[in-house]
Amino acid sequence: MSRKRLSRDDSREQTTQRLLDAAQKLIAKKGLDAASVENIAAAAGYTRGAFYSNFNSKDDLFIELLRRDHEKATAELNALRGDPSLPVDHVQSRARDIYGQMYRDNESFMIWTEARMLAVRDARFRAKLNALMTEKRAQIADFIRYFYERVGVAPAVPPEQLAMGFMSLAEGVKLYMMSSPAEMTGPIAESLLTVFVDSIMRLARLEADSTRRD
Amino acid sequence: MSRKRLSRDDSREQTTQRLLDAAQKLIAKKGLDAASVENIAAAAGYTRGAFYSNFNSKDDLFIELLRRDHEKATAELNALRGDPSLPVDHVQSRARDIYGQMYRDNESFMIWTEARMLAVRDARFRAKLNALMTEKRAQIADFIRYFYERVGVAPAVPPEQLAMGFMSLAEGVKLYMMSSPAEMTGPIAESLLTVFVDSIMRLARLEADSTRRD
DNA sequence: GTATCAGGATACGTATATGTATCTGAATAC
DNA sequence: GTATTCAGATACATATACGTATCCTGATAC
Repeated sequence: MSRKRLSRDDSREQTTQRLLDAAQKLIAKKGLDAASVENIAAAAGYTRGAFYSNFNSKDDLFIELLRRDHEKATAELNALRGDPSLPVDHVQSRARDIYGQMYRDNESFMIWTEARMLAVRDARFRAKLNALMTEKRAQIADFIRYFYERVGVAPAVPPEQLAMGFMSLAEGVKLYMMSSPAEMTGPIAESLLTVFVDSIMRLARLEADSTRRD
Repeated sequence: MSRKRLSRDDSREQTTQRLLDAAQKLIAKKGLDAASVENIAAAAGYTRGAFYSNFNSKDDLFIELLRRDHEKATAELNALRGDPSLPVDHVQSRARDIYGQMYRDNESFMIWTEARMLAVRDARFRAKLNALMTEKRAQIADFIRYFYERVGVAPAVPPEQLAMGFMSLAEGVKLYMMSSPAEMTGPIAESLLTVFVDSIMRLARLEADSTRRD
């Protein structure tokens, strides 16, 4: 193994990322409270000194972690959107895509749920988190608007609200799945998501038809 | 304030309940990890000695707390069910009832969400929690079955699964509401719940009609 | 009324947390 | 090559956690 020579900046950036990686794993695994600064630093191969040299506090690292994850997710969502080969009108499969992408892995999901819990309790943190959440919601709402246009129906419920509903269901289902995996299996989870989306879309279509007929 | 004379058993029972009350408040407010045994005992007006005299550990108290809350909820749900004056076929209002009852207050909701998070991480605890969750789900499923019967439609999705969907949505919405109260307002939350329930029921009805026509 | 018993307080031992202050060695500047 | 600077290690000062072992005091038994 060849020891690379790194510039100061590169080295610093590397430790920052390693600390974030370690934090993601540990916070997902043990929870935000239980994951100590010491644990995180050690898991990344450093000491607390390195931690405090790169972050002001655990909260500081945490919000940074969420930001990083959010940016990753945004990039993936945009990629999904940009892909013109997918049949846009297959609403269910698209819903599955977004759902699958929303919490790409369990770690990602867990840190966001931890974040929500913290936000409930800490007003300062809540403000920071909500800035990210609002972006997320806007992205999903855009997708929904797009669907409606494609299907040619006016949404009965504002897309922003439907986005919140979709996100809520997705999060609820995912948490159910992780805490009761025996009951909320993968297929059931997907089925519930699609039933939700499908029902609303088909109902909208049916009503549009009947209105047209009047 | 007259100092009551209590028997040993009554006194013990009283401290147990006071400890549980204090724990509920504190765990909801600060989280399971942050709520220390010391804090809980002190808030209840006791010391750690009393705590360990009544519970084996924090986990032990926590599961007891959940059990107590679950029993309270069950009683209320049964009361709701037993009331024959309510128009059963108003599905939305019934859904609202159940939703409102599911997490009667924020404290109750928070401890259950804490429980889910712990269950994800601790297999032993998960087993205990799931025993309670299964009961909860069965109760909701019964309600759903009842609705379907009343409406006279065969459920396209098994009631057990719909129950899970309903619970997931309710929990997701509630968590959204508590972490982003500015966006997920009360009315929007209720609207989302009813849209979900309503869409599925109406769709089922519409399809039953069209099938009948074939 | 005296002996017993146990609920709950106090004390103890140990582990681990956060954050700051100081030190050190390797990367930069000149 | 020497001086400087700063990323990260070490040391320090506090605080707080859990759980057990012991003690005290008021309720029970007789």
